[in-house]
Amino acid sequence: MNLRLHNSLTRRIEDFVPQDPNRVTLYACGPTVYNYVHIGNARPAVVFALLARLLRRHYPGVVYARNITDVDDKINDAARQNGLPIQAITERYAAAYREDMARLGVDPPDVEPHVTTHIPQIIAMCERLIASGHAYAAENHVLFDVASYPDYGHLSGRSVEDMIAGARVEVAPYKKNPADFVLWKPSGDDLPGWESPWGRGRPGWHIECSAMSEAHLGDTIDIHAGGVDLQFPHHENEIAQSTCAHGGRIFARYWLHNGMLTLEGRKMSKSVGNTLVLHELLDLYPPEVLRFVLLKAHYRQPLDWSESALQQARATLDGWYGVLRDLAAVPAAEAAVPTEFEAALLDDLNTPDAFATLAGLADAARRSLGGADAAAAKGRFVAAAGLIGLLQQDPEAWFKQTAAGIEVDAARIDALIAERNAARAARDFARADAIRSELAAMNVTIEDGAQGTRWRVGA
RNA sequence: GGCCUGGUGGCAGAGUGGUCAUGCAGCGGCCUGCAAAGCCGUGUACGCCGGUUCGAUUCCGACCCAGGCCUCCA
Repeated sequence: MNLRLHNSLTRRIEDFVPQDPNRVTLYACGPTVYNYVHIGNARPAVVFALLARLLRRHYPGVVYARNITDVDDKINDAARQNGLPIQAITERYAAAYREDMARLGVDPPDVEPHVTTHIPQIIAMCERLIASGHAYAAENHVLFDVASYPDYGHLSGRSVEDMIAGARVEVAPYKKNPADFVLWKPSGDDLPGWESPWGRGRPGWHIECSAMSEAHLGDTIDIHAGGVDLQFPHHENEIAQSTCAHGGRIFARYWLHNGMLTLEGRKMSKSVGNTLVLHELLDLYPPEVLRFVLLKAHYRQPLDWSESALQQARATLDGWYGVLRDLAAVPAAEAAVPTEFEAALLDDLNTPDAFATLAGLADAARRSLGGADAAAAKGRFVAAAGLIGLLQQDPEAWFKQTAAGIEVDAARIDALIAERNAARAARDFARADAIRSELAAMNVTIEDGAQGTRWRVGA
């Protein structure tokens, strides 16, 4: 069973072969921490952490790096607007990001480099690029000389001429070529800055990922991942910088790009202003429902976020947790992740196919109830779900969870159920139904089963 | 305008040159005091038009439509 991945460089699905099986390297572009992230930002975090998890199952050494960008003009703006020091902003939102990711079941990366702690490496990379003729200093800026790198545009499939024809590139008098981009730029006294050979300044947008991936993962990394909207210019520029800084050695061997989230058919983005803040969603829905929706579609496809998608995810999880509740008395046997399930994931992270397999495992587990195979069937089901970070909580807790701020009085519910069962025993069904209506008004649904009456929150 | 994706049953969403995706919802039945849960059953789905083929949703071409990138963005 081999991992196959869609490589944006070739636009094909390829067998993944690491350059060193003992040290597989994965770098994903992380957040710029000036505010809470939106649900769209969570997709790459969820998907590529899953990829890291898969890699760890097949290779003895995996290093997964996901950066925190803590130098950025938007951070400066946020600090100014809030009257806070820049560091207060970046620390607050970096912490919120880690917390939100943890609630979504995203494994932390092995390395979480911050730009502010890699300024010397960034300056050194600028110097190397200047020395090798790939960059130049002008008016306290350092610019990458796009003309010095003939392969520029390969990843995104566009030529320098096309880009200039588009005429959307920033034209500045100190640029040799309109497509040249900034590696380093000057900072006034009111902005964060570091001393450099070109005066006090700060890094441009793209150089930080090149410097940090080099520092932690080496010149050539196996996999570089991020949103498809970063393919150009961010990743294109990273390739140019890193390749030129490393004497032409390939920067990243496989490039993975996740599709965008849409809201009512339109891309969810900060510039459109239609974002849903993850931090808030986590209080409105069970985090597992959010995770389910994010994994429900294949990572390269667009994913439309909607109330309907959340409801369907919730309904499916209810069904699967129902299996676990029915099997609550059966201990889950230690089981390997079923081959068919993992095979789906290894096929370019085909999570929809994996979900189809999981549904079959759920059926098998439910059918096993009362049989000799029950513990094993439950074990297989739970093991598969666990690999994608689902169905790991107590089923009773799942059915009794409520939205934030809503309290459920379990003692009161139990008392009403006892009273109703007494009425049922006396064949006073009018009274029993009245109590059930009362419970329904409390958003509690009851189920009379062979082993007694159980309840759950929700319709 | 350039580059790139994609159009699958009520909804979501895989996949394949020739019997089944899967989930949710719906409908019928069983079970139940009635429900709920569960179980059983239930759908002439593959944008349009040509072509290749014994046979295409799947391959090729044109067209229509939607979305993304080209500018900060996951």
